[in-house]
Amino acid sequence: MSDAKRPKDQLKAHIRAQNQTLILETSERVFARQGLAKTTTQMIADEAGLPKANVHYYYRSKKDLLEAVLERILEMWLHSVSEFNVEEGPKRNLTRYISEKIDQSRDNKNASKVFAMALIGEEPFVLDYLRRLFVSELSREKATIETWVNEELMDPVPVEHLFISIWAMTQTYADFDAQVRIMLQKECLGESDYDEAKVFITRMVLAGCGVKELL
Amino acid sequence: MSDAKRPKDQLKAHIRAQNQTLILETSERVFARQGLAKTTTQMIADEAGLPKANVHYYYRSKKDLLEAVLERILEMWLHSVSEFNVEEGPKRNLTRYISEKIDQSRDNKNASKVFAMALIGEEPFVLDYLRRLFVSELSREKATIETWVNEELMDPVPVEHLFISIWAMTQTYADFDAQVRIMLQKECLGESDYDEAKVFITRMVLAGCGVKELL
DNA sequence: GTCTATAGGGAGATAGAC
DNA sequence: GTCTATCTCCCTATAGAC
Repeated sequence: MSDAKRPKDQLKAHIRAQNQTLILETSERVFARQGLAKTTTQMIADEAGLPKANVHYYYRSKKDLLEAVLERILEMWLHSVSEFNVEEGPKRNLTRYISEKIDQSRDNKNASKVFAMALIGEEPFVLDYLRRLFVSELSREKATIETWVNEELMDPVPVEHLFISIWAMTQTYADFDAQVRIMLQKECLGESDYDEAKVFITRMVLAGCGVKELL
Repeated sequence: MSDAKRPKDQLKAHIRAQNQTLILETSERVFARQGLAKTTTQMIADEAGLPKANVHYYYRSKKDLLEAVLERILEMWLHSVSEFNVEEGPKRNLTRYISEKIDQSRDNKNASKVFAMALIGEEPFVLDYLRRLFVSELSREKATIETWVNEELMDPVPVEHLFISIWAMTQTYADFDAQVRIMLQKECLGESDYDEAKVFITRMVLAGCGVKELL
């Protein structure tokens, strides 16, 4: 085994990475549109412009493929939402958090739907992931909020329920967008709809938490 | 054709009604547990203690069966949540509405999950139903809220977004209960968890809507 | 790495005896 | 109305030539 890769190997690795990305991006779209169980590897192959056997070459089974898609989504999420910054206080942090979550609903609707489908179906892969990462994530945010409560910048709140509510309110614009479109009587949502959602959700959360700070 | 039914017909009608109810109740449970596409008519038949052919005798196709299940869920929902009563004012009405929605999440978890699965999968049957009934329902509630706003019992609110948020927050305890259980670190939710949810959601909604009234 | 052809396994649905 | 046996179709996954 030599440390320096030969050009041939580099080319192969490049092709591999390119095809895997193509397959994962296509899968996310098809899974979101068709549902996890209804999606066939043939549909994914067709939409990616590949023969079905190639999809199975890169991902041995449909289950492996779904898990790769979910892992990609969960990684992306962890890195796309800012963590709380205790010095900035609750108002700025909660406002930014809600805004970023709504942006996610708008910009990564397919990823959000696939995640929701996997969660509602209680896919073990997703539950394990949440158990490993979400709980520790939440305990950090809980500590930050308790600091703010002690500084009397906001009222005491049930932190778990607060996050459950924020996630529910923001994700619903992606996961159940069909229902949202019917209620707003629009063919598809515009920038102003997402802005109104941000403003109203922020208003409820800040008022409900009794955020005192003016700025 | 005689107007008076013969005993034989009554018996047949009774057997029919009984079997249909058994099949629908079983289906709701299995659909919720397995997902709509993964559920097989064989699973439903086994769990109902019937041969598969009997399921197909009462519901020609799996699609017909799912639609019958969904219709039953939607009918139940329409009759289980109180309408707004304008004289009672926003505080009592919103508090009761949220409480009833959380009770639904707790008591009809399977129904809620099946509905969520159908909605996220954009089943045409569900979308049509929502288009026909939800929009008119919402416009009545919108009028009531505008009355309260004019009487200065609460601040002006974007009514559509308010209902989207309330539904999202309350339904999430049924639809994504796996996530909720992980966050609360409990094997299953107890009465106190649902009560805390009710109190906190109500607090956010009343504060966010600037409900003035004290009682 | 790519692709055709096919094995192997179920699922939905129904025929037809009881 | 009930139930067994079966038809038909299509999906996942792989073998094997290129």
